[in-house]
This record gives sequence, structure tokens and C-alpha cells, in this order.
Amino acid sequence: MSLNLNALNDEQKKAVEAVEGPVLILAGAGSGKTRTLTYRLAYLIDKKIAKPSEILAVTFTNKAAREMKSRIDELIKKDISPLWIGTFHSICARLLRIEAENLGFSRNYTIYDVDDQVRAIKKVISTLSVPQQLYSAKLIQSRLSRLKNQLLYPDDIENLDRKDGLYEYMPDIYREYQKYLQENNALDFDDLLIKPTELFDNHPEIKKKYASKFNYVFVDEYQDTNKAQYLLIKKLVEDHENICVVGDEDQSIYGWRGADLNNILNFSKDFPKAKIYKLEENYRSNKFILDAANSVVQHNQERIGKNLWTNRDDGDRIKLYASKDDLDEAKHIVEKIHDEMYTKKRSFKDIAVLYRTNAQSRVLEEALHKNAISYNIVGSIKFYDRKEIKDIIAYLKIIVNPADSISLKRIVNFPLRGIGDTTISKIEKFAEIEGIKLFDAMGRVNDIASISPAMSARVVEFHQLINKFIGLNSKLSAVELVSTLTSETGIMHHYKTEYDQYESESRVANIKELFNSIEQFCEERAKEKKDVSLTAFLEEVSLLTDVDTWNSDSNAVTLMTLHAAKGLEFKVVFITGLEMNLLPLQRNSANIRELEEERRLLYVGMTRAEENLYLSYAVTRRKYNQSQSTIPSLFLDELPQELLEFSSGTEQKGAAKKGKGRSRKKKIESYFDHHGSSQVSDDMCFKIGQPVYHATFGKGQVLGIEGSGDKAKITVHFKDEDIVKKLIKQYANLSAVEN
DNA sequence: CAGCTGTATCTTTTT
DNA sequence: GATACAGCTG
Repeated sequence: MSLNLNALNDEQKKAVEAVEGPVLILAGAGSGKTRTLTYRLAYLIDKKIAKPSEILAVTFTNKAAREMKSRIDELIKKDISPLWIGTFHSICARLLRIEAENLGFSRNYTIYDVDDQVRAIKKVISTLSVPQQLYSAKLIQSRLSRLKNQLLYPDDIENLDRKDGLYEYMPDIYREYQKYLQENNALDFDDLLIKPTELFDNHPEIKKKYASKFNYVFVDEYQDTNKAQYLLIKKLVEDHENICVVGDEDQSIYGWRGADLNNILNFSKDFPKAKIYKLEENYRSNKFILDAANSVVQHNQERIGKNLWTNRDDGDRIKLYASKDDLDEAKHIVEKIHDEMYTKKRSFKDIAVLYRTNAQSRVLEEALHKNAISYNIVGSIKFYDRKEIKDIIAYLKIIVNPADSISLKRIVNFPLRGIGDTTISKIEKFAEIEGIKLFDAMGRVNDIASISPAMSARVVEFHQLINKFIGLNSKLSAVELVSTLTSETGIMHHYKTEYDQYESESRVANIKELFNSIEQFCEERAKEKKDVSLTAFLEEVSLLTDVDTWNSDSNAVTLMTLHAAKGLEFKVVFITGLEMNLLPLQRNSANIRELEEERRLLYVGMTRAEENLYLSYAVTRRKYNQSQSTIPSLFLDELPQELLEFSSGTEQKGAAKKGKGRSRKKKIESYFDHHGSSQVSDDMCFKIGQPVYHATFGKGQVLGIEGSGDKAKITVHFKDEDIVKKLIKQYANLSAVEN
């Protein structure tokens, strides 16, 4: 039986059948994008146009990859395990695993997460003359990541015309950091995307190997690709141009991590032969919801534009609620969840509550918990970010890759074995002089004169313990190894005894959960006859997205950020915090691009809803533990009043009641204006590098500005006393000095 | 070296 | 309102 395309509409069918050459599918929200992509893949294989091994498919989450794979499986009932499908990060990790040696890494390299990166940066800047009290390792990490996302190298930064003090140090930090990572046989998240391109540039034969292997390349959510991802794909397909990308410029929400909208806007310039298909029929949302979402996103300038329509009924109006404060907002949501359940027979899993920042989840969680509404929270406190899990993972990383000194330092004194910072520093110094790895230096600790024999004995014992596990790794299954490890290192004992009963139980339960997930991983991979090594498990764990760990089958209300909601759908959606400076959220360098991205974020949220959409804002909201009054979001003014049903939990009268409070124009002005650093005509405007004068501290130079307006925190280095102070602009009585 | 205590910073979104 | 870190004490 051959594949039946009757389940598709005409445009979808055309997009499926156009197999050769570059294809751009512009797929509006809810237009059956995933379905089309799935059929296209199935079609290629079913018609024997391509073997599974010749196809590369990039999805946005691992969950999406899994689901797509099982859908294809259902459609054509063929073995598709040779198909490469996954996120950019996991596909790159897989490729680099194979080719690591050509890059000066070994196959068992470790993937560093943000936490590891920060530790590595701390180590690196401690050897450089970077003023550490000015530039935190965290700040440097985010700058470095941004540079890498833009595919900039240390040499490029040296040529950059930047006056920001940190950029003076960035090239050195960058070089040293990469060197340190290589010594640790580790790659960070950004390296995963960059290194394949580097590899292809330096080894044309390797590029050729993959370019000719992958005859057909698919990229989902193309609007969220960054420069590194774009170039990688471009290199892979430049010969055959069999590339199919799917995306929606209105759902581009990752500009802040380097995603470049131009990748999709310029697709037909990059590939002049491109065929373009527009999927404009929305099957997901009722008409009122779709109309409202459309009218919001129409305010954006930077878009191709499309006419998303639906055959569905009008449905209910969108409910807008003005709450007294964030607690009232949460209470209101609880009430409406009950309404939905009793009047519309919804179950918990039909419902999602979305917000702009993770911090907003706390109040919501408490309200749901108090009212016995079960919920799942996506993101926020990630399972694999918990201390007990991270520690065990660090042990596993060391076992797999003993060069990984970041992980080594994390666990060398956990559980406590009396090996402190001083001893570690001595061993590190020794390792550096001898030019050996930290772990190997531990084996030779007896050669270090300044370490006492008693201390040496402890270090040697630790070294032997790890060596023993390294030996066991090839003999035991992953689960056996982890269970031996947790008992022999004393981790299990530590968590059973060192905490109160409640905490102890939950930590031990988490560790057991880790055992389960390792077992599950091995079983699943064994079924597909794939690698079940510890390395493979660690890779999977490192590259999990928030949504990947979400159990969408369990009957619970889902709480997540608007970002995490991309690609999902729910019968009922609540979007909270529609306030200025929350949605849209403002940054120091507010510009039109960022405002439009915030608008798209709301659009993404609204289009998740199938039947009922609730919007809310709070007149006052607690922030930094302080209650602040808010201004309703300017996006609310962009919603057609006739589609709304307004209610209020506050006494406020007049314009505020309609969710307005002040004119849209004023709000837009305030969005851009709010920030001291972007003001022009203000003589109290400080720039980085600006010389200033203070009555008590004397002359100084501005090193950084945080926040905005009168409340901006200004970091100043006062030359005379050589001290660095953080001052609040409002009170500081600082004056700018002309150059 | 370990454990305690006070303080700074955090809250944008994520692989 | 938590958490990570620095700095101090035993």
C-alpha cells in the first residue's frame, strides 16, 4: 500500500510533492506545518526518492523529533532508524562525535552547559588581567556566547570598533577559554554549532562526505536559525540544493540568541530557484482568537505578510481580566480553570498558563497548589539542574572524560573527603608546570612537596576510586555503574543522612528517578540498535530542551514561558502579565526590533489556543519583593475591542478599566524612552567610558550602566582612590565631564 | 579544612 | 526570598 496524501489540503500536497530543489514553506500558526513536513519525509522514503540514511531533518526540540519519527513510522512502516533527525545541537553533537579527532578532540568529549562555562571562564580570567569585580564571569559568558552565535572569532573582535571596556579583554578571554576547553576535551553549546562549519572549512573531504550523504535536508522553525546554523546548512546543500525549510516569520522569538530573521526573509535570494508554498489555512483556533492574534501581529513592519484564515466557528470572545495584583491574577485563573472544567468539561491537560518570565510562575504555582489543581511546570527548576543530579552527572562526566577538570573540581570534595581549595590549587599548579591533566596530577600527588603525606593519601584514594569506576564502565551496564557509584562514593549515604526527612526523601527520590531515566534510555536505544554508552546518555542529557522533559500525557495544567510554548497547542490558554515592561519586556537598548519580537511572542502565545483564550494583567505587581504599579501592555490596544470581554478585579476607574490607562503612542514612547542610556537630550546621560566627577570621590570613569532613568545603577571607577562604586543616578550627584 | 553567617544579586527568554 | 559567594572562626 502506498502513502495516501488525501489527508492534506491542496497547498500542503504541493509542498509535499515538490521534492527536488530548494523549497520554502511559509506555514502560519496552526496550518498543519508538522503534518506537511512529516508527510514530505514519508513521501521521499515511500517513493524511494531517498533512503532514510540520505535525509537530514532538523527540528526545534527532541520531543518534536521523536514525535515526527513515530508518525513517519506509522505512515510507511519502514525502518527509518538511519534517518538523522533531531535538534541542531544534537545533530551537530553526533557529527562531532564521529569527527572529533579531526578537530583535536577525542570522541568522548564533554558538553559544557552554562554553569560549566561560567566555571571555565572564572578559571581563565583568574590568569588574565581582567578586572573581575567589574565583569562577572556570568556577564562574560553571555557576551562570549553572543559572539559565537554570530560566528565571530577572537581576531574579528579585535577589529571591532567597540569602546565598551570588556571588549578590550574579550579576544584574550576568548582565546584562552577555547584553549582551556580543548585541554578539558570539552565543547560548549555554541561550539557544537560552530565546530562543524570549522571542520568543513578545514577538511573539504569531510564536508564532501556529509554533503553527499545528505541528499535531502529539512529544517523546521527556520525563522529561528542563527548565523552558525545557517552557514552549516548552506554548506551541506550548496551542491544539490535539495533543501526544504519550514518557518513563519511571525513566530521568530529567538533574536536575542542570535536568530536572524533574514535567513527566512532572504531564502529566495539565497536560492533563486526556490519554490515557495504558503500554508494559510489555520485548523487550530476559533475565528475570534485567530482574528485577534492577526490584528496584533499586523502591527509589525518586519514581515513577509500572510493571510491566515480559518473555516472554524467564531467561538467565544477573548476574555481580558484586569487584576488588582499578581495574587489576584492567579486567583482569577484558578476560578476560570474551575469554570472551564465544570461548564465545558475540560480536563487539566487541556489547559496551559503562559508567562513571559519564569519568575512569574511562583505565584501561579502556589495558587494552583492551594486549590488542588495538579500542574506540570516546564523549565524553571529543571530535573537535570538539581544539585544531587548534577553531582552524579559530574562523576559520570569524569569517568567518560578524565580530562574534564571542571567536573572533577565539582566533585573532588563532594561528599566531603577533606580535600579543600588550597590542596586543589597546589595540584592545579603542579599540573600546569608538568603540562599534564589535573586528574593525572592527582595520581602523582606524592611528588608535590607542599602537600602533606596525610593529605596526599586522601587525594590518592580519590584518584584510585575514580580509576576504579573508569575500569568498571566497560564491565557494568550504565545503571549498575551509577548505582555502584552512588553507594561507594557515599553520595547516597550523604543524602539519606545529612538532611531533614522531607528533603532527604525528595533528593533520594530524584536519584532513583535518574536511575530510571538511564535505564529507560538504554532500553529505548537498544531497541533501535543504537549506542547505549554512558557518553551517549550524557550527550542526551546535556541537550535536552525544557519541553523534552515535559510529560504531555499526564493530566495536569501546564505552566510554561511563552518561549517554551512554541509549537504546542491547548484547548484553553491563559496569557498572564500583559503589562508594559513585562510583555513587552524592556531591555537597556530598546529598539523597534525587540518590540516586534515581544509582539511576536504574544502572537505565538495567542495562537496556541484552540477554543478559549484568557488574557490578564495586574494593576500592581510584586517585583524584587516590592509592589509596583504597572501600565497595561500596549499590545492590548492593538486588539479589536469587539473581540474582547472585559472584567476587572480592581476598583480603578476610567481609561484604566479598559486596559489602556494612557495612549498607545505614549506607551510606545515610554518603551523606547525609559532608558537613560538611549536618551539623547539629557545632560545627565552617562555613557560607558564617560569621564565623570563626584564631590566626594573625585574624578572617575563610567564602567557600566544597569537599569534606566533616575533609578539607573551606574558603576564608576574613581581614579584618585582607585575604587569602584555602584551609584544610583538619582542620588549620586554625579556630573558628566567633557572629554 | 569545614561550617557558619552576612551580603549581593538576581529575573528575560534557552540549547 | 533564594542562593551563591566571600569572609570569618573553630
